[in-house]
Amino acid sequence: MTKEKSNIYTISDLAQRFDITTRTIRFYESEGLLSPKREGQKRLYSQKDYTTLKLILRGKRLGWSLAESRELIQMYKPEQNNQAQYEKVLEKVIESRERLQQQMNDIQVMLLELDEHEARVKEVLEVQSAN
Amino acid sequence: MTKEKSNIYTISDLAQRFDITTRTIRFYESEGLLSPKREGQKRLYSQKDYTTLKLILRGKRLGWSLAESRELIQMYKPEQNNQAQYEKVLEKVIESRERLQQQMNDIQVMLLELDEHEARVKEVLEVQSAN
DNA sequence: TATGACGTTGACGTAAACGTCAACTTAGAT
DNA sequence: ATCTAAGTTGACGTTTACGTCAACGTCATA
Repeated sequence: MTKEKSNIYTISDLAQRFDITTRTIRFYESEGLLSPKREGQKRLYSQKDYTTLKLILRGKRLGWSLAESRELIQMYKPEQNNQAQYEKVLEKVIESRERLQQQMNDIQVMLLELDEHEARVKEVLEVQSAN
Repeated sequence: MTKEKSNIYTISDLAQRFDITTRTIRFYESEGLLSPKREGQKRLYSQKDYTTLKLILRGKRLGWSLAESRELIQMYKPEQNNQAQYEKVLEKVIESRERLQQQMNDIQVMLLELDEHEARVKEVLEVQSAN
């Protein structure tokens, strides 16, 4: 059973919640990352759009380009329920996972180096305070 | 005891090893991220420069800007052995660690979502192959 | 009715991170 | 001596991811 919050958001709603500008949100749409419903002229964002935006911003924090996030997003929609399509999706899943694991590894190396560096700096500070 | 590989690299050496262009390496220097020795006109890169470059590229894979990497790099050099300086370094260490932990968290969320998605896709494929 | 508040579509501007190209030097190999 | 490979410094071009601004539409409310 999937949770089905079906809230609806305006563009400035989303902008506030995610602390981005409406310009940014419209830009993502123009780049094919979002496709909100319309009420007349005005855009109406669903819970799905909300989730998509969250994914985009997580990607951004990890340095993924919008093009890469777009691929991830397209991966999640059924499009044609064609066997070959699904297998391509599985390839994308593997690629994405490999990229994420590389990033995870990079983070762990950096964290280790930070720990070591912090220890060294603290040593110096202790020696300094001992005179 | 710290390992003291004191190899020396030319610019194209480094370019090959890291699979980047020499233009990129010169650009990093112009941005204050590298400062190789010179032999006449030519740049000579030490093991320290090598390490710095490795750090920059790890940062890039994580979406850090060059400005951010530059801060990290400067953090590692003693500059003035002034107490206040060292305490600023400790602040930077903390900031960097927090950012890395946020990224780590983002990765774990994305990995989980990928797993779930993969499972769903595989289900569909099994149902399809069962007719 | 007019005055915001909120929304829309262009069009143009911009910062970061390089790529590309031209014109030059320098050191070895032929 | 000359040719080639590798290096150098500008200068300008390009892509990505938005920011900024103008000119306009649409409600609700004072």
